[in-house]
Amino acid sequence: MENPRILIVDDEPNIRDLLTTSLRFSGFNVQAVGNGAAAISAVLAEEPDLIVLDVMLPDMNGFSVTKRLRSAGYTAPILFLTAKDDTQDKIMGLTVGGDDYVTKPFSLDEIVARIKAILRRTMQADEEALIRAGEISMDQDTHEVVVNDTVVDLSPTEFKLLRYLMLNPNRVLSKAQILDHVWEYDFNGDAGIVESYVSYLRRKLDAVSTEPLITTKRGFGYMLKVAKAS
Amino acid sequence: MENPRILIVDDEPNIRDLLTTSLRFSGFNVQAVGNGAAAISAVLAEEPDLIVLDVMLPDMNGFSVTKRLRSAGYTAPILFLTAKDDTQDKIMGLTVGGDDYVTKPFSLDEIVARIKAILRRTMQADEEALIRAGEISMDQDTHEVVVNDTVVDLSPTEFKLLRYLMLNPNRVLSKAQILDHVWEYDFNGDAGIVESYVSYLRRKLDAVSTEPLITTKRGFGYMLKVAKAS
DNA sequence: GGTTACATTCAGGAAACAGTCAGATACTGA
DNA sequence: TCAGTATCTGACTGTTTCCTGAATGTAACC
Repeated sequence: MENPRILIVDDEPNIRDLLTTSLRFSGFNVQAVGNGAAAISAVLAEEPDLIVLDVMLPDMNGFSVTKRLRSAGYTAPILFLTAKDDTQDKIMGLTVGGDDYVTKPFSLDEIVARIKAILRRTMQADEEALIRAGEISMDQDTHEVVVNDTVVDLSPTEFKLLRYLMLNPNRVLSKAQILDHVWEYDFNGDAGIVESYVSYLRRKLDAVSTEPLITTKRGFGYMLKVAKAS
Repeated sequence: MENPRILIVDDEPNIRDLLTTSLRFSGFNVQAVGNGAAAISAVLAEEPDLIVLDVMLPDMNGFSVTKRLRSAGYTAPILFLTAKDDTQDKIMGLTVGGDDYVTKPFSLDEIVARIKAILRRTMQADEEALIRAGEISMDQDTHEVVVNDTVVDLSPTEFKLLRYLMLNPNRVLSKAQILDHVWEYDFNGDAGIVESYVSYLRRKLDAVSTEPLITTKRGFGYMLKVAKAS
């Protein structure tokens, strides 16, 4: 099958660009619009495989858009973007059907992971929920990480960091890259936090692994070393 | 495919010239402009394969330029140039998609290497991340150097020096050349530092190689001798 | 052979970098 | 409401890297 087509609907140009760039690089066929009306006509014209939809739009809210699309017969799944402090009733019913939602501000890799998870369920699953890298295996559906047949319990941030490392094995990732991909896009703290979390991860992983898993490349960043299979 | 087209955007004429000359010599098709407005029209007219963009421009900052280009639908990757002491929020989000950044002052070979790394990932990878020269092989993604099946651990500067030597095998490189390519362009110390680093490199390499790898051409410079494969 | 210029190596100090920890704050779920 | 987590910051410590300068070694030249 061809690259999945994704429509992004958000009125903030920054976020639109960020998502567009990021999803394009992840191999999606991306189009982006800035309001509800444009979204509807874009959906009718392009028939995307998935819609990333901000629930707070200038002209109409995301639910009206959804309702209009559904009644027009469009069944493509929707990933809603909501504000973190949205009231409960606003996020009610957002995960029915194939739909899901993430709160703003989000981390880029989280968005990509969620989109892939949705597509895995709705389109025929050509991609796996299981990531492997050497002794580590990670199930993205159950959030279960296993090293050497031992389950390792990770916090959410530790999980995302490890996933990013596992998706880019045998490549040096700089702290800036890690921050950009794993942390929320508005994070404005020091890169030292990456060091802290690498330290946490190492403590948990190396307790059950046969060898140190995360390598430090001084002056460049970190790397997950994996014996290549191919 | 033809030589990749690169657009350089920097207001300092010195740096512009330095980059232009250097990238042309590396086989790129280079064009250079000095401000954001010119950058935008140049991109629209020429559609370069990659943009080298200083984030600090006189008329508009690099982010506005990026935003304008992205909204106009241009997806070419960008290599940002930032000042070393830029605040955290200035360098946030610079490694998203195929983009990357280097800090000023940079070394010329570092820029070329980063550009090639980006193009390797965004265009179809016709070029390899692996450099070979005789017994030595260097993986630019993992930063791993192997001599005679033994991994050699190098510091960042040692790594860059060896890469420069490996990219120019069987050619005498003067200390001035090495300084110009491997060290940051504002370095104004003694050329003796090259001697020091050659010494470091030899100690590490010759410990595992079958024969001395770096030859001294007294009065001229150094050379990496390699049995030609062709 | 002796002199000179050039190379190599070593030692040392400053700065940059990385790892870890304790504590403040925020968040979550009972 | 409260306890238990999770997140993040800042401090502290130790290590590595970089560069300089001086001492030693070596090739080239007269």
